[in-house]
Amino acid sequence: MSGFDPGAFEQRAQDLWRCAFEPDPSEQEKYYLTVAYPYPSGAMHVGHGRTYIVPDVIARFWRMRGRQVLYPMAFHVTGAPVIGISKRIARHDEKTIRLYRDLYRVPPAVLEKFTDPLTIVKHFSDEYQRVMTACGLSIDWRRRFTTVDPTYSKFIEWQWKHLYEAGHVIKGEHPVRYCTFDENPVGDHDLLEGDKAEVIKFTLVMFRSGDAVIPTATLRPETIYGVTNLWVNPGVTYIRALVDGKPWVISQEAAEKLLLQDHTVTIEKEIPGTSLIDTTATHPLCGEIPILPAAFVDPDMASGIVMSVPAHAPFDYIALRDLQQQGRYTRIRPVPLIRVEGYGEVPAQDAVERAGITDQLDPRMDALTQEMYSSEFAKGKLFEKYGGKPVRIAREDVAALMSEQYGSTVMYEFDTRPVVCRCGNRVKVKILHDQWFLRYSDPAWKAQVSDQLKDMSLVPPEVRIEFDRTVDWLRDWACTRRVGLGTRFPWDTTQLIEPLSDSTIYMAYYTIAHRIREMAPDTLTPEVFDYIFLGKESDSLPQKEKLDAMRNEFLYWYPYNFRFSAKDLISNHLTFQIFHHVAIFEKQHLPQGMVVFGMGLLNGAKMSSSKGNVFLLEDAVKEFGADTVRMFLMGSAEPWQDFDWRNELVASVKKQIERFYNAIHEMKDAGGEPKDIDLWLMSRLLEHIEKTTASLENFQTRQALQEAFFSIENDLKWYRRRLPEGSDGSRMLRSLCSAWVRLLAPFIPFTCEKLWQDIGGQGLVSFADWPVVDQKHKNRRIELAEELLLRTVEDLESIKKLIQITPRSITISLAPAWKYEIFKTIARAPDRTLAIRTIMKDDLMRRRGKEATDAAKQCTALIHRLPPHIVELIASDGVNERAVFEQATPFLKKEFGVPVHITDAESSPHAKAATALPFKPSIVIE
RNA sequence: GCGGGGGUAGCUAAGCCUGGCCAAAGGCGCCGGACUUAAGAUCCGGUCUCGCAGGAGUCCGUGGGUUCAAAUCCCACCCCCCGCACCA
Repeated sequence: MSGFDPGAFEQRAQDLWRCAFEPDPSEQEKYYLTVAYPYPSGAMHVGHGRTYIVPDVIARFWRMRGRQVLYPMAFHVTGAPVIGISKRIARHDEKTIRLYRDLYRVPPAVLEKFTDPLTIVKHFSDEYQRVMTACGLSIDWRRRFTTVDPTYSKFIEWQWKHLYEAGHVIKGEHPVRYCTFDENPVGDHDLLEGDKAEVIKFTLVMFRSGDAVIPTATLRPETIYGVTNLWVNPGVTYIRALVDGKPWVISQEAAEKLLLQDHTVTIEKEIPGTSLIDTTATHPLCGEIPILPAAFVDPDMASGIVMSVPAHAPFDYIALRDLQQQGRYTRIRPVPLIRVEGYGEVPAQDAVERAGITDQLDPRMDALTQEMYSSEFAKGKLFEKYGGKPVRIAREDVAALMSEQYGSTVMYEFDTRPVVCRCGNRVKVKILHDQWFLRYSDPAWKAQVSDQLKDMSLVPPEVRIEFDRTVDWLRDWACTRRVGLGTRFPWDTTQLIEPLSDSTIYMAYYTIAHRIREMAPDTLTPEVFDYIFLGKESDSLPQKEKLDAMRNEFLYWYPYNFRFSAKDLISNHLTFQIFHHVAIFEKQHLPQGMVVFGMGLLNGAKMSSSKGNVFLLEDAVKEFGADTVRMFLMGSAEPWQDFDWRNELVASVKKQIERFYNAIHEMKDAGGEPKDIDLWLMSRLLEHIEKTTASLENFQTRQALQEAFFSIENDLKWYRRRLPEGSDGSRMLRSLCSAWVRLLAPFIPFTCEKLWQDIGGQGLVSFADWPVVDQKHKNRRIELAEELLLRTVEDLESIKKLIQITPRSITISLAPAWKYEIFKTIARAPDRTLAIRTIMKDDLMRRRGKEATDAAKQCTALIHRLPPHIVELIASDGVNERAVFEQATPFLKKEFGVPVHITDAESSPHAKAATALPFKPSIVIE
């Protein structure tokens, strides 16, 4: 009888929905939501699924609430990753080929063409649209675009003109990770190794040796006062080179690095490390010192020569001690200069000896060094003779002094090495010039953003702190790139606008995307966009009618109501877009709200394409059906929580939908006369509608689903149990069916579209009215009565289970009126702990003595166990217990299969009857 | 390191702001029963421990505290996850 065929439902609904979700400005109130558009460089997995299904559920909900809803989609193809991918495919990189051929299942003929980056994004954009459609996303595809469309570029140019004129764009220089083989800066995912490496700014301390300079890099220039020697690796061949015209002695590697960091370098000759050893060098702040041999000196670290501060650097201390144990350089003594709590006179010696380290290669050395450096920085003070300042201040002062008076410059180097590019080449630090920045550091701009944030609604509210912090912490952002796809930077057309900077106000572009396509890109002057988005009139605007239509769209839809995105974008995109909006748009068009998503896990592990730990969305839809995928993703966690995809859980969701489908079919033709239990069911339904509605208004898809699906299902279970034998329910079930199908329509639209037809609904359920709460169906009296019965049945069952005799009859004895009086007095008492005294002041009660005090105690306990709203109802309206149980006698008899007697506790011969309390009758099973 | 989030029964996950409804919802899993030739599906019941009367005991990362009353409030500690920029 089932007829449950999700595949068929999907096909049918897809036909009905074609072009159904293409809203135009109208008289209706609008609801505009947008999600971060995808970067289509690979196939969609179930994690992406949730990102786009959550907004769809919200869109469908508001559509049914009578709003004109816009849910648009486009594709972000700007940037460098696909360039890398196409290159790797071109050179037949095995790993990449495997990913695209096997995991993403790109047909061989298509894969061949992936040597062109645009082909990749085109292919996956189409795939995205196909899979999104298969998932039932109610997207207005007329507005689809990509970020390299010429019209979009015109839009971006307009945006940047405004940013530039407002002084938000400046030019500067910037150190970056750079591959000399690719001749390009490299990002995290271009790296084979060292993706955690940070660029650190070192001070080069210039020692003089003959006519040449020996630079040594340090993060602790203040320790110059404690330098006792330099270290040179005797196994390394150094060079003498003219750096900016002056002779320096450095390692070969250092020469290459300096070349990338704004220095001219001309190599003069090689110098074996050994020939430097035992010569001397001088620095005005430490005098003349010897150069000693040390194998730990890495020529690939900064200048390749190291200054030695044995009193404060464990490595230096040990290296010196080793030499001295061989009887060499025994006259050199560590020169301490910093006093720090927790360490002795010579901190490095102290630390090394305390840890019992005998060997430079001891693995604890790094941790020991780190700990000492931190303590010195945090708590250390220089000796009085060196100025007596705290280390953190002295460090800056000495660095400044050195660069002003002693020829020090800056050298950039990574904090961890090696850093290796995907091409196999070692990555170095390069200083980029002509680098353009967005001045996010500008306090005035920040203030505007903070103000706007205050007016925005953020979901969940906890993320507000993170936004505030991001605004506070944001520095200037390098906004141009040399490689990739994108819009040319107007003030230097050799560069491109960087991807996170060309995707900040495109939500406005959606409003006109389908109309602007009709215009020739070269007619799209800044004045055109000024008119559309800012309402600025100007002479000679082309095709004014079209522009008016676009202006109209923009005014209707903007600002957007909510923007959705994953939480990892808080620290960039989501915050950037506020910056750009406040810089360009008028106050009434600024963003209204944001919803931040959690991440997706697959079987408990983080989803990651590169590790192969993904489940493709299309496969999931094929295997389980779109509604199942949707319902699982919406029901397993709230949007902002992380969710975990597990196939076995998903499979059970499918059964749940089938159960729902069957239940509707069983109920839709019921025609019996309504009874009290029907009134109960309808009264409860109201509450579920209310809660589902409130949950969806708050984006709580999980909560909404619990209410709309499981709560109603559980009510129906009880309802069916309460029906007289042979009855399959009353005609009221039909309105329950109608409401239920509509409540679930945002979640499982395919199945609901089919059911809507089956139950004779008008039009599409996607556009049906959301169920409304009609308070006249609220029936507290019946709900309370049913609650009493339900609780009593539970008691009966637990007793029955416990006593393990075959019952022959059941007697239910009802509490006497005076116990009700006690109950009410306590329930209404402002302080329930004191209520007993009030009760015992009453003569009648006092005459009952212990019986009354016991009852009072039991009532107090009971009141604390009952839900407050029930207590309130009992105390105010009360409930006619006798009527409830007499009416339910046939039901109880059917349930337990024995005669059921209802008596008053006071007239019952059973001792147990005395335990009867209000809302908790005594029970005797014999 | 800095910043944010979180630790609840076999798993998952509500509850915490606004203390008593909490032995703690829902879902999954598992166990028992009904149906079936059987399996599956479906339906019913159970699922911390003890108890032949609806109860009692222990429990919500750990240890303290406040309160008539704490998963919930306060303090300290332990552990896990995420973000930190030239990258979409």
